[in-house]
Amino acid sequence: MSSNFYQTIDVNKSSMDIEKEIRKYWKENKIIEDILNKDRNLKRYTFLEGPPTANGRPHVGHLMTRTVKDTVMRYKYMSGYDIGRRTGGWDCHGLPVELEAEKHFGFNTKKEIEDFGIEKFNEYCRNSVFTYIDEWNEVDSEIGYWIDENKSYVTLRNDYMESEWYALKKLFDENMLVKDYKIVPYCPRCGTSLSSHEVAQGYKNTDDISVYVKFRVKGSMNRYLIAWTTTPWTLPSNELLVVNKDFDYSLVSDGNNEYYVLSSTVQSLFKDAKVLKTMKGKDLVGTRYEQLMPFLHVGSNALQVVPGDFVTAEDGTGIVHAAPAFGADDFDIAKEYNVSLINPVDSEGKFDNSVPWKDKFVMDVNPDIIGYLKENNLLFKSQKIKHTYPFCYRCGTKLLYYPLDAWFIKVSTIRELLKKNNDKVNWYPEYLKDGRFGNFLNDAKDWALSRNRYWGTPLPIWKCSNGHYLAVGSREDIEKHGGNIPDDLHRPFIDAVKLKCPECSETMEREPYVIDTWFDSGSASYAAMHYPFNKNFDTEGIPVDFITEAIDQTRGWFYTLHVISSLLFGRNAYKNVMSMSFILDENGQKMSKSKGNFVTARDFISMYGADPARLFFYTGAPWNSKSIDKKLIGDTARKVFGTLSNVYSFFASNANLDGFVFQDLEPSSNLLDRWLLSRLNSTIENTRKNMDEFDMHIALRNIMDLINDFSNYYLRLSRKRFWEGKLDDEKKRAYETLYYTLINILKLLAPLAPFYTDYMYQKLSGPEKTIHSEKYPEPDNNYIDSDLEKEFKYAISIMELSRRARQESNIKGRQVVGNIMLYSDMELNPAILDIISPELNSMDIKFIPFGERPVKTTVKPVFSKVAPVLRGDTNKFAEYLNSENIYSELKKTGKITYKGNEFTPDFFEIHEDPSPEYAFASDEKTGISVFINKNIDNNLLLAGYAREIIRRIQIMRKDLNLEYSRNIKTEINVSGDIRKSIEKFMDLIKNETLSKSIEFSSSTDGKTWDIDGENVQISITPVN
RNA sequence: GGGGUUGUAGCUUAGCUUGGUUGGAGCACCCGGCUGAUAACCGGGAGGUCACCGGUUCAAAUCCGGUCAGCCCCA
Repeated sequence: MSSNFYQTIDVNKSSMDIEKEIRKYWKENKIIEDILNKDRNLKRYTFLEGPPTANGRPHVGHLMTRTVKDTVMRYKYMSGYDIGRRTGGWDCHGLPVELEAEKHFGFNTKKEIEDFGIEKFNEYCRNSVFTYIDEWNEVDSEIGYWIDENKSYVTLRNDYMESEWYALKKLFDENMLVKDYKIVPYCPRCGTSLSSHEVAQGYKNTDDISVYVKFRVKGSMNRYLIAWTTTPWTLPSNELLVVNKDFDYSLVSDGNNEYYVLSSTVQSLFKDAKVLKTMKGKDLVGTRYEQLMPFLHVGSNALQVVPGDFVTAEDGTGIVHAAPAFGADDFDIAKEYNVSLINPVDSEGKFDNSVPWKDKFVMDVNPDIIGYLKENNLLFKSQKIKHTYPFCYRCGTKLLYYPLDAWFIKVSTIRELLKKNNDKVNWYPEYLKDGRFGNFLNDAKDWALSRNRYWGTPLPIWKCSNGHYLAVGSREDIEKHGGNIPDDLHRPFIDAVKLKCPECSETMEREPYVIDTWFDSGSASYAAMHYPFNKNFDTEGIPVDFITEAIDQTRGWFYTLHVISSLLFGRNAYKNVMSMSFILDENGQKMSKSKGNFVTARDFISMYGADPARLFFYTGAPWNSKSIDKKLIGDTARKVFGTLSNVYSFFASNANLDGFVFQDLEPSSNLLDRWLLSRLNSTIENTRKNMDEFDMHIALRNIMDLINDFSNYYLRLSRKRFWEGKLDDEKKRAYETLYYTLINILKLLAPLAPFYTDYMYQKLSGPEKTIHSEKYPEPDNNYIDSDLEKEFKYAISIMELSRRARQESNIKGRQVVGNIMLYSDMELNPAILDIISPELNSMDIKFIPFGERPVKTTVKPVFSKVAPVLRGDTNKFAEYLNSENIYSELKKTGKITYKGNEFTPDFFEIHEDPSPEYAFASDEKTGISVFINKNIDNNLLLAGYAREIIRRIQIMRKDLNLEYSRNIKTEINVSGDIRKSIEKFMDLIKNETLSKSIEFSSSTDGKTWDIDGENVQISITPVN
């Protein structure tokens, strides 16, 4: 009894159409809301979103990170966890926003901003932050990234900043947040210092000029110390020269002048120079020299040679020019020798009026400096160099190292704690833990936290005129100290708040800094929950279970999360962290707006569809670089979705014809069923392990292997079972196995490809329930039969070898052959051999012992050994060995006698070749050999034709959509061998096609087939 | 300069942790095909100095050392 229970589908329906339909289904049935909001009272698995800067557009790399986040959360949800903190997050502060505002207003300097007004400037910043928020939300919806966007944390909110203030006060009270005057990396355009991990993101290869400079020894007319530098502009500020006291130095003469240089550099610096004497660096210490440029007043301790271990032999002359205002090492050594800083450079990076280059940007003055040196006979030589140098990673300006007051978090004091906490984190891939990230922790530097800018979380430190400091840890603290709480904690409102000094009652003003925006995002674990002010949240949920972002966050967000959590709570911020590589363009190049190969997330989805995109991200390990590959995206999607749709279509059309509706999986004794269910459960076991270890790319591979076996072996070998007449138990088992496997494959795949799997799930189960509420499959070990899987692997190998042998001997697959002989090390279950026998298409199939293999064993001489014995008779001997029974004689007697000479087996090579009458293929790995008898006698030929006739009639039955038990009357118009074939195999053809009668006719009705060049006309008519 | 990582067929890759069998796969290329699911499919083939040089071992893609090249990080 037929039915229409299972809907027919269009197997070529595009992924994008399917996705559109499923988004509509999710929306109309409130699927996403239900899953996000339902508390199932299960164990929690917490996630933490890494906040993108909200004012940038989502690109394809974001698609990949969002896909992975979504996959992990779906998998954990289906595996029986409630997902905690399944929300978004937005990073709202910092230079990315300010630069956009500057561009909008046409500003280039801080002065322009301050003249314009910080309030108006920040108002624009606040309003522009969410320029692309709608695009982000649309992209999330399109890719199927399920997060509660209404609960997203936003770093510009007062609550978020208040939590940060709590943290900063705590650090201040613990003397971990301190003010210091140091040489810091500094951007003269942005007018602010940067932290070490910000500097790290801005290194570029660049060309520069370097100079070798002559410092005249005091009291001499022509004796010089030569120093090398890549920053000529710092020469006016020279105060010391530094040598390594353990190195060898030489005094050389070029005829006119004498020079001190590192001994190992003499030959490269001088062509013809006489070494006057050699000494250790320590012998140079104390030497005084004339000031290079007489513009700045220096102290009495300056202008001398001092020792320093940081001096190396690799570059320059072994004599280092020190300008303490512009280098950290220089700064330290100046302190050691009581040398005061002299700094002619203002905060915009321009010289002041103490040097001849007033108001000029220092980097632009290098040519003038070199000109001055030449004019004054102080330049030994100059040369261009290529080196890496730090640039502002936001605006692109070359950084200076510059003396500045700044607030620091003394991170260097907790390096051991950082490393100890890192030990508790699972890194994917693992080598990041002790490699890139571990090294970063080893060298952790004090965090230069404060920024001389406008749009950011204000540093909550107030100062009075007596130099007292107060850290404010909450809005309430402001009132407590005599201030009014502003509605908005940002500048300039917070700047207007005056407090009363608790120590001396003087008026206190806030220090004019905002903080590093990385502190914002690094505080997400607690500040997103308004801790400690939100009494509904405590820190038990820290560390969170899982975070992931791109590889650059190793020195960004992953680092700041780790540091802040260690500082505040003494422990790691996250348990599992996965780092993902970048998506490259089709040519393997990094993508950027400046290169013009930038691909937005929206464009990518429009081109390929969400599920194909998602699967593409799993075609390799997410932490390996991947190039966009249009072909691979399409192929992978078709392999998975096309094949599953086709299997479903087969199932649905047959089940409907039989009136089958799935109830439950009953135990099947059929070997094919048992094999498939074993494969399914093995795959479930492996896939769960893969997903637990964040190897979703390996999970996809395992699932794809199963789909292939399912379609090309199980279904192919099972088809006839679905065409048997009655829906008996045997047939039901087949339907049940097919259904059960299909629906479980969809569940395995659901976290990876959520749209397609929900679409197919509805076809199988109805629209009442989404697949994403289903449990992730668990393996049932009762179904796993490794021996049976191994046996089927052998059987598949036999099929493949049989095809290969036919292919090589030009025997078509449809041609029945007389016999096939198989040799194998392993015994194969005859029942399985019976299963695959239709594929082998042979009258007779049997296993044979080793000795019966139809191989011709021949004996050939080892010429290098035989020739010395037989000389001219060697070729005759080789012909003699072609005689029959030579191999038998050698085996029997252990020797061959020829012309009075006895030859033992070591004179021969034994060759085995298949007998010419057999097509042959073998696989050494499995030990299987297949021999196909090539002889096609007339009977086999006719049998082959009979199969062709049967096939044609079956196709015609299919076209008429006949039930499989329906009888027909068949009329055929044909002559010659094909007619003889029908006459000979009449009964077989009748039985196979349910033809009550087969008549030869001269009628022109029906369909004309071409069978081996012969026209065959067949007409079929249903009869009762 | 230091640290990490990568190098396998034309391209993309599995295998390396735990040494042992002809080194697997997809795509491209060549060849075949409607055997009553599937032709954007199915089937078969060819193609590999496992970057190079040494070492250890009965045996090395796999372990060790050096060199070369790419990428990332520190500076």
